[in-house]
Amino acid sequence: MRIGELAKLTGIEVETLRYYERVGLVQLPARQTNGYRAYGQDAIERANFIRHCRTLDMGLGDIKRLLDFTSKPDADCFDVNHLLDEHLARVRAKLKSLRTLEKQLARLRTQCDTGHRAADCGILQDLVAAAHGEACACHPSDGNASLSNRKAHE
Amino acid sequence: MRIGELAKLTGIEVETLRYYERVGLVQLPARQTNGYRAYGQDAIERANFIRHCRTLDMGLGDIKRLLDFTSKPDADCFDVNHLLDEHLARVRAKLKSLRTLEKQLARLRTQCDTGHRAADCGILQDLVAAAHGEACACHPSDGNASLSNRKAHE
DNA sequence: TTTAAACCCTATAGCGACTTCATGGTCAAG
DNA sequence: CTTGACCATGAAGTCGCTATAGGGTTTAAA
Repeated sequence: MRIGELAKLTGIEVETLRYYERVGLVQLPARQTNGYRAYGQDAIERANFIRHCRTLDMGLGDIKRLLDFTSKPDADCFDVNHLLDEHLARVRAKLKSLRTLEKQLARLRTQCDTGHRAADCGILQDLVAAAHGEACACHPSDGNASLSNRKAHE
Repeated sequence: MRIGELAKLTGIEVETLRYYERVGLVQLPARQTNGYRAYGQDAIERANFIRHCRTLDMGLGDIKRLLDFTSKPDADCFDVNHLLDEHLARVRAKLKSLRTLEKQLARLRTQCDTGHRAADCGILQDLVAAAHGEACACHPSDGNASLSNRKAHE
């Protein structure tokens, strides 16, 4: 099987498959005489495993660790639980901050329904007011809120 | 005012301010004879505007567009609404997929409570089963679900 | 007065997970 | 025999920073 077919079967793009190979997620496949990559059936399974974990938004490092586990049946799977717990915690934190954000944006959005000139735009006024430290529709009383949840994986 | 003071006043790190300058979000400040950046009061306001928009998770491109609006009082602010609507839509889409994800992960997490050997780990079994296309705890009946909500600005 | 800490500068590389680009080789159909 | 689909490599671009290297300047204490 060549790389295009594997891509079609798994829904992972060709360039992404090559990228996964480069970073060591996918083992080096055999090569045909012309240099084309030649995959076996096992590559489909491994690629699907990766894809499924990616739909669960796991990082490539985590996926690599899980793949290692699948080939070591006698290892202690405590780390699998732990990895999943951490991931779940990250997802929940992100979810929380996103819910707050949604409320803020929705409230901000209600500020401009009348004027059409930028000078009269309630949204812009609100954002400028925020720059002055005044209360605004999106951060009413406030103090702080989120920010800083940017580097947390993703 | 030097860059360090501006950083302290706005809560934006020095390196980040220089980065904003490099990408054109902050205008080039005057320079002292020793080459140090010299900011005026207006820089504080502009920087706070940026910071506030960033807490709302807006992209730098969007913020740039908003900043342009604040200096063009006669422009039609339709685009401001539009920009905010799009951003809100992105946030809501992300929120939706994250909620689904949370459920999937939580369910998956229940799969491993008994065994300690990787070979017996319900989580790994589940993930491998998914690679085979079978139903799994995280994607019960399935068909597909999300994926592809990765590039949407964040 | 010396010296050390704290500040400032530029340029460059790194992160994660890709995507895109440039450039060229291989192969099957018409 | 050429067109177009496929394959290859390597390098650069994306986003929003963050960090590092390797310097110069200012300030305050010893």
